[in-house]
Amino acid sequence: MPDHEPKRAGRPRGSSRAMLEEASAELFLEQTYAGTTILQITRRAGVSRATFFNYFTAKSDLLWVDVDAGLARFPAALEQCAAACGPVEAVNAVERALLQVSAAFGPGQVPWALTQYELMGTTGELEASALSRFMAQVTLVTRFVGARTGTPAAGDGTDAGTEADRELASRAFAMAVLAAAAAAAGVWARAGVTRGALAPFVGAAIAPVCAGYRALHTVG
Amino acid sequence: MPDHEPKRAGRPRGSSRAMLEEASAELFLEQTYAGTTILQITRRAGVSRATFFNYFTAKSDLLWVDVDAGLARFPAALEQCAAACGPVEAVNAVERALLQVSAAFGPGQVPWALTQYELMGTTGELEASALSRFMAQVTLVTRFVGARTGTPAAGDGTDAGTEADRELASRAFAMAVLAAAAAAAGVWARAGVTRGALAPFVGAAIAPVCAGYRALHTVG
DNA sequence: AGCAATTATTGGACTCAGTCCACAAACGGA
DNA sequence: TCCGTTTGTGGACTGAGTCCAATAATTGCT
Repeated sequence: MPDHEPKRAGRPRGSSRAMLEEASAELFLEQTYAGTTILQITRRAGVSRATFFNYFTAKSDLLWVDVDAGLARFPAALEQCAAACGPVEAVNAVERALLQVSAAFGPGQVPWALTQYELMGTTGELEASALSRFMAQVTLVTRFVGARTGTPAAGDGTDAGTEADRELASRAFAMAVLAAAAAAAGVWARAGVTRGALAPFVGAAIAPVCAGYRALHTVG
Repeated sequence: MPDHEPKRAGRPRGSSRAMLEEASAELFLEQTYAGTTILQITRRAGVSRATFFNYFTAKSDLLWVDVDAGLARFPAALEQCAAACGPVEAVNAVERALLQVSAAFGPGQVPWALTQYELMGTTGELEASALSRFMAQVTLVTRFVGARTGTPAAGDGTDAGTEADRELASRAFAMAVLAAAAAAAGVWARAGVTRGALAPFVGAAIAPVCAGYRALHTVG
């Protein structure tokens, strides 16, 4: 973190963000997510309703603060093994990066998104916010894998077929692994007090998917 | 269809549903999905705004009329091979059922959900509705596969580990295959005029996932 | 100190989706 | 014709998210 405090001009931010997160956590426990309005959150945090949207783009952002923090490390974990050139190494890199990210979640803090999901089925907002985050990671993985698959040297027609075929394979793999990881998170959250770390769940869930795509690229 | 017209009492339905679908299709072309309000749709259809919610639970339902129609066949296609007992056969059944369902979509009619998704990134409503439909199919596949995996006869400790492990595997597989199928649908929709049938896309996308899970259950 | 530029905060008005409810309209059956 | 049932309608209401103009707090410059 080089430029931690570039000393920008203008009115400094208050402690609004932290207070909003804290207030929302309390209220979600007392009333659920759906039963809490933005107005209640801002009132308890001691700020205006308009201020809420200076810090969060939507009410549902509050469900994902923990997840977003963990997910922020995903791009770095992915590029960490950027030297890998082949598609198989790319799959391995994705697998390791996902395990690395999920290692940040222990039995203690389960993100709001997961607990509230079980609590009230389909809220709409929750599902919308979930999918938008999911798709963000999908484009990340798709680009990472896509850049390392196909076009090995020049048009030597090795394996991956046409450009469209390779795009489909990359995207399908991205969505499949991430979906498996999401499934693991869901099962882990439901596991109750007996749940340990998240990583083993994710590892077991994504292993078959990764194996399937590795096989696809090795046999050609 | 046995009881197509049980001749119920009460005021008969008008042609509201068809008119609403038609009106929305026109307006989505003229002004996109996000730029169209429910009020506009109902006005063009010649009905009241309240009537809209007699036929659709949300505005986003209109994006999925084609998809929902196709998806309605999925449970039947799945149970069609209910005799299969092992997990490998279950994976095969899911693969075939998905191909069967996607066979209903040709190059002509692409569902609104797919075209509008590319058109305007994240609408929120669209993503919420997408995920809720996705999860509905996930529970379907999870149950189907889960019922055919593990507990082969009695506790002979063959392969699948504990009950929790098997639940995780079933759910992860369900989400992974369906995510791959969704990826295929997205790529297919983006393919433009040159796209042919949907089924080949889906087949290519889900094959590696199915292969991975088959291997998981064969080698034990 | 005074002043300009910059950024945070605020209140309020606004649009729209979705819910709810009471009432009118159209039907079948007794 | 009266009754129960179901669809259609108008209107009021909540709450999320947007927009904007005004104000407060701070930095940098003169």
